[in-house]
Amino acid sequence: MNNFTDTLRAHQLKATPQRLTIMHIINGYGHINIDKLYEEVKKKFTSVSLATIYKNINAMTQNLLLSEVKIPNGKSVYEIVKEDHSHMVCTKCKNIVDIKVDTASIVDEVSSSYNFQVDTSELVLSGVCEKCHS
Amino acid sequence: MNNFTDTLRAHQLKATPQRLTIMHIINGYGHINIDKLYEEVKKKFTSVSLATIYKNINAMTQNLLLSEVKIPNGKSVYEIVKEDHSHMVCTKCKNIVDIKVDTASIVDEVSSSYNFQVDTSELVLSGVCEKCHS
DNA sequence: CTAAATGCAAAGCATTTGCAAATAT
DNA sequence: ATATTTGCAAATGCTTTGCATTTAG
Repeated sequence: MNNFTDTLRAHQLKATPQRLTIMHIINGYGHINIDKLYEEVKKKFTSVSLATIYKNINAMTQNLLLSEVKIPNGKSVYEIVKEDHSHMVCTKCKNIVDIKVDTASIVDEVSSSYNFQVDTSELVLSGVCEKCHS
Repeated sequence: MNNFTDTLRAHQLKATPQRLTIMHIINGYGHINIDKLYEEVKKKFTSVSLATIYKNINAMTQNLLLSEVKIPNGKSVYEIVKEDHSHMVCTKCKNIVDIKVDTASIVDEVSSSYNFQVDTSELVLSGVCEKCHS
């Protein structure tokens, strides 16, 4: 499954070369911010406009193909929507890693204790990754 | 303990009337975004500048008196630094509530499974609060 | 063929900066 | 008395918009 053309169409978006490139880049990086994405897309489409990047990121996010992750003390990054997961940010190398955490128990606990119907949960851990650990 | 003058000084910040007002307002709201804060401070200091709000929020955040909470699909809010806690955002009334959640177990789990030294964790739950639940 | 997407330039917000005057300590 | 803070205006930066042209389906 690496057919971004179909993925885009399944989300009511035309599969333009710019969009396919965006998908390919995000898929490769896992997570990427707007500036870096623009820089990378330009390598392939010298004349791509930053406005096109924004328009596409917005359209793809609204159509639930991408999701935004807000990073503490950092710029937002975008990723391809996939099964629920959390994030870990290394404060030294700034790398972001997906992690699988059981948030279900927490969500249950909160739902009952606070009488709050939880729909989504965002968990971001910050610290130092193995590589950067001195 | 509601002596904001001392609190400010303890954080190497002069206790100006504008800052005392900011502290008072944030303390009252619990969480507030820049625009709303500006609006509220203006009620007391008609001529306060938005630049002053930004400068102070930045200084107070850097000096660990305030902390920023990034809200999914919303503007950042600021709160007075206190013991570790998480947040719950109602997608209907946009209200934000502090919640006490045991994230320690999760942090431990992740620290060992991923060999990652976790320093801080940010958890934001979104859903519908009791009042807004139809 | 038609609706949607692109690229450009301009517009619109958000945030920061520089500086003279005012203020906290 | 001095270093910091304030308020203003200008500058910078980020994101969106309008529109003519191009392109996907």
